[in-house]
Amino acid sequence: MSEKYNPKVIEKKWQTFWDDQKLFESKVNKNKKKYYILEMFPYPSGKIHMGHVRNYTLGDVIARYKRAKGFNVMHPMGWDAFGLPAENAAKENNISPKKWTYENISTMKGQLKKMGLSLDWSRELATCDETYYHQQQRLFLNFYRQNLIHKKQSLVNWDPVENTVLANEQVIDGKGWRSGADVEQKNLSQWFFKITDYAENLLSSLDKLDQWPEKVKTMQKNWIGKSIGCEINFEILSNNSELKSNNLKIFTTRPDTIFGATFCALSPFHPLVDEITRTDTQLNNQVSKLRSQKISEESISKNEKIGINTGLFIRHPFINNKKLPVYIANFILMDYGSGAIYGCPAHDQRDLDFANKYGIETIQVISPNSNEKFDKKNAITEEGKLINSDFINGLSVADAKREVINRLVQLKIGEEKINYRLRDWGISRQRYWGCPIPIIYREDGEIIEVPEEDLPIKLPDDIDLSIPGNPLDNHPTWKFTKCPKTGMDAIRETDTLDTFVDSAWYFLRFCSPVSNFAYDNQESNYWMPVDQYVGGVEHAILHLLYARFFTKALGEEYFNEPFESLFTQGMVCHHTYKNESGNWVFPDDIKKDNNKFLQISTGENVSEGSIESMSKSKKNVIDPETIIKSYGADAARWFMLSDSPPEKDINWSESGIQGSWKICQKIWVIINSNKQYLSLANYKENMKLSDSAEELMYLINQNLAAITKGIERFQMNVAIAKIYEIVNGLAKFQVKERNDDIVLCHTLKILIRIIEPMVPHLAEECWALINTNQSITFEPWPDVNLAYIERNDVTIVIQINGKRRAEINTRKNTPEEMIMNKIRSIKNINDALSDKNILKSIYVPNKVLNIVLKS
RNA sequence: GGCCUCAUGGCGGAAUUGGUAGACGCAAAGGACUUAAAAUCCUUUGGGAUUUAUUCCCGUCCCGGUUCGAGUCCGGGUGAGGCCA
Repeated sequence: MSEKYNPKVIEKKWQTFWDDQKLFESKVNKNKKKYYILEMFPYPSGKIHMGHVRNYTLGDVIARYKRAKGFNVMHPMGWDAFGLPAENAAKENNISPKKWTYENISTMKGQLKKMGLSLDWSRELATCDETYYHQQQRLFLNFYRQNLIHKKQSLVNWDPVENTVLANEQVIDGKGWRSGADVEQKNLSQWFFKITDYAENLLSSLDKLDQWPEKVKTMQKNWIGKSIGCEINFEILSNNSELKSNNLKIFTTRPDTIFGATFCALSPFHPLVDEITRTDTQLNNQVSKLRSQKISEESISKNEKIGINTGLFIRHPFINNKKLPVYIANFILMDYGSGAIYGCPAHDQRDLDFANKYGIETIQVISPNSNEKFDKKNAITEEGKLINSDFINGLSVADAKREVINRLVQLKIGEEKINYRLRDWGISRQRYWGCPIPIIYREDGEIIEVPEEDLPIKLPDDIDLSIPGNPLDNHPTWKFTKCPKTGMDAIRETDTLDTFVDSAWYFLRFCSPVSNFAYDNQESNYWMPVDQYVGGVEHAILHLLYARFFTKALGEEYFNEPFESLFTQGMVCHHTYKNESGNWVFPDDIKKDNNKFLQISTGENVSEGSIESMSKSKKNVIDPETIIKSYGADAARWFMLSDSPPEKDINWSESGIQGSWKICQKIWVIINSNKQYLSLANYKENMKLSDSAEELMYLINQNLAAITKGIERFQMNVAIAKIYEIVNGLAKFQVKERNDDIVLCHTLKILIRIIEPMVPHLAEECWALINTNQSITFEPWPDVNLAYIERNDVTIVIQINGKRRAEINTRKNTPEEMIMNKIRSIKNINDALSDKNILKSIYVPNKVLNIVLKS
């Protein structure tokens, strides 16, 4: 009947056509509404994986849909190209990181092109391009001059596998986010972005991001961790002559519990501890032990709580002659608050455990609303009224907080204080393959900016990766230079920037990728902010927080948030398989034999494991290139969009991709076998239609509305389901009566138009059957013809006592009384109504009639 | 431990935001075409009962509530996941 659709040939044809026509290149056009759609750019690891396919397909659907809706769409792509894997690959394969990276970029670019993504490649950038990191160095100096960057000695997270420092955000469960190695503490001099200067701004403007997932906003909120409390200055009681301090500052978020305070605890790293232990060797030894323990927040909560009694006391500010013992405790963090707390055991479980362990008294100061009794084993943490608390007795917790702070201020021994959990962003990395920091250290100790005209500081190509440590530091000549002002000897900063700096502004660079400035306001004021950003939820804190910080720090008038709307897609998952030897097995290497799995390469039995997100280490991966080769890009794209909602994880299945292939074929057959109708005259209002044509008009308009809404709301799976309904309806439709052919033509054209965002090659090929020489890309999205959705006949459900008992077809807007009369003729309704009193009836026009009977 | 999400057939998931629960797809079974297979097409498919009907009962994790009406709202519980610990 008609030839098969051959994606291999046809997809290549249209990809070449799009490239030749430069169809997706975008330019500022102030007469058109802009739409900036961006997906998180990939790390050029070698090959694209299914996660990329899903991410970029989702973005591409939006890009293509918005073009059809008349927007001036920018849809760029680039490469997050600096990073450690390039150095590792370089060591293993004896290839330069630069060469390795650019070769990967070239491969992956080819793969992305095969997916048929409507990307503007004229804006392509890689963060390892000299032109890119040149501008990044200028931004660095710009921030440096604004006092947004400083260098400080600090305890840092050291990843012993990557031999580099990690930011707090890059430590997951006490392990390096990439290497998975246990992170150690090291004291190093490091560069920091003062992201904490923007803590309040980053927090409060989250409220304005109403098109961000709540989940991501909550995560950022928690990460920033604002707590409102107060700082109290306690007097230290001691006759130790070594002690120079006579005050101890304590931060608390619970000033209301001050009358329940029975002890005080210091971080082992608190400066006061140094003073106390100076002459006390025994104490000093104990403290050293505590200091050697891991001090991440996580380990602190898991470790046994240990305290050392210092013998010191502090004076209670409100109770005469009351003294609180001072402990050194391993669960107090030095860099949170003031590194010292007071404990109120009755109302904090950790304090209570500590007090019970060391025989410290407990005083209940809050009487809980539930009247629960305090049993000295479980702390009472719920809301209630203050008791045993002098001037705040009877107050609520919130009122008591306020009252205590007032009193502290009056006495000049305390003040309200806001604390953030967010720490400054450490950006120094002891690595080669990153952006060099444009700073030099003069022999007299001065720190000097590299002058504008000497930028960029380029990475040397001749490095020796066989020596352990930082190749820039080991390079024979690179780091030696002269001070540009004085001519004095100087050495360069050999640390490079965290790669999260690269991705903190790339979306801005896309607006003007060849500008001699980081970005050109003429362009960025038009394109920014990004209207829709699509990426993995794993970047909810790191990348998204940094990008927001950068955007705010740049202080632009037209945009102070980078991403207007954010969508986080789910992962692509697959079964895992293990053979008898206990090794992971690739799904490609398995054949199914009578419900048993066999490994093809070894013949071993294979057992099927749980479904997990695709990862190289577990080998549960499907190579997108193989899929595209055998089924085509359109089928792969269709699979990514169908079935599961985009925000949820999707399970890869062979039958799923086969189903996608089938529907592509089916659509082609339907359109191609009806091609003689495609060039008919346009459908006109008020044409007389047959019943089946009327039905088809209803189907297409009803589903067009649903598809449009589905795409707008990112419910691609629903949009796909509605396309199936159209296709199923069309497959049954036959041209018999007058105007049937015109309605068929009309419907087919709409179908071609609305599948284009999902399966663009197929859509182009179908569109070409209409004898146009135009790409379908800029064909406008069809409008819904409401006349065909609002039908004259409606189905009304008849309920009795809320249970569905029957349904009737009737004219639209039939009055309730007429429906009541009608349903008397329905046997089971009439039976149900006979000899019963109708209490009342509820009529939802054109939908439901519910009759309530007296029971 | 805290905060936040979620829970619907054999499976992935729909449900106009309080109005016909199970759209659409997958899987399965039966049938048509075929020498046969593949492909394609048609039919059935939440559970149960019977008088097989415009039939009845049960059914969206469990218990309770609000409502004429609850998958949807409220309270409590169980379970799973995420983030922070």
